[in-house]
Amino acid sequence: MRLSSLADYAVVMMTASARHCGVSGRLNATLVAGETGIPLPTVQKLVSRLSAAGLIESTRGTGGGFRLSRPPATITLADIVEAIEGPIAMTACVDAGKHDCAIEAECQVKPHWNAVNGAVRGALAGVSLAQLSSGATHGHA
Amino acid sequence: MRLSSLADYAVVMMTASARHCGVSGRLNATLVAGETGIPLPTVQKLVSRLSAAGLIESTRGTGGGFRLSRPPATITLADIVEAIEGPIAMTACVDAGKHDCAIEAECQVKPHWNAVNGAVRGALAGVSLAQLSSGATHGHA
DNA sequence: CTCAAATCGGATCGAATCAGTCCGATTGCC
DNA sequence: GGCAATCGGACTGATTCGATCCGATTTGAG
Repeated sequence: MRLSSLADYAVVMMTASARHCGVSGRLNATLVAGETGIPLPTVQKLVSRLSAAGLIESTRGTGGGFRLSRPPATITLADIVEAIEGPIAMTACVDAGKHDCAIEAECQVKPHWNAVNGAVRGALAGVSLAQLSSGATHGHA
Repeated sequence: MRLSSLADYAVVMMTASARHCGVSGRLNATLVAGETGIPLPTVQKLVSRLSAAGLIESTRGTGGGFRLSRPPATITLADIVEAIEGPIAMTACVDAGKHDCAIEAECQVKPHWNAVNGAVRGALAGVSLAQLSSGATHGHA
């Protein structure tokens, strides 16, 4: 019931990127590492995944870097978490193709997990990067 | 962003216990293991933790076993998950006494995580064992 | 056009956590 | 009083995750 450190780092990194979005159109991994305290190689790994997910656009070569591919208001915690950790699923039994549970046919727990998963995803989708940058909490609890 | 297998097992086990609650006042780990397909040693470990958390009351010796210490309607997924995995916290930085983050003072992300944690816990607390036993889904998503 | 510097991308290694198994302590029945 | 059955805690093995290192690619300068 705890997301991975990488996902946590990714949120911090994306928030920092959102802050620099308007200032300098492009920023690099070294700058973010120095600013957030996240190890440089870890930032590079995050850039790879976030770029693959389409949340950021990276440019290589001298003077390269990356930038957000969408406005901060349209990027939510759910997008970042799913980009790093994959689909939001509390249990393994709700994944398609998994049939390890012996009582799957009579399992009454499964539909409830789907409801919980939806609620969790909704909570994450309700927080955007713009809100994270401004620091204003909205009443989602 | 996925709870441990033990927590998942614990939910299944507690649901099975709730079903047998009125039938035979007491049931043992071996019975539950055979019914749910969970390995017997794993069930024993779950019994230990759930008993320590006060969700079930176990009796040792011949003819021993365990039973729910409270009515199924008053036990929620949040109780079970917290008993197995500890406090519900999405990130490590919200734990008390942890100050590994270099930008903790200016971190605007932290209060949002608290809101998300509250939302997740609310989603889990909204599902009781009684609902799990009956199999009726309520509109929580 | 060639060289050099800086960046992203993938692959490898080590560590921490977690699930599973085994043995001991305790209790009730015979 | 002895025996059997059950919970409780401790150890071992495996899997996953995080961090580091090296190579491929691209741009800018000379």
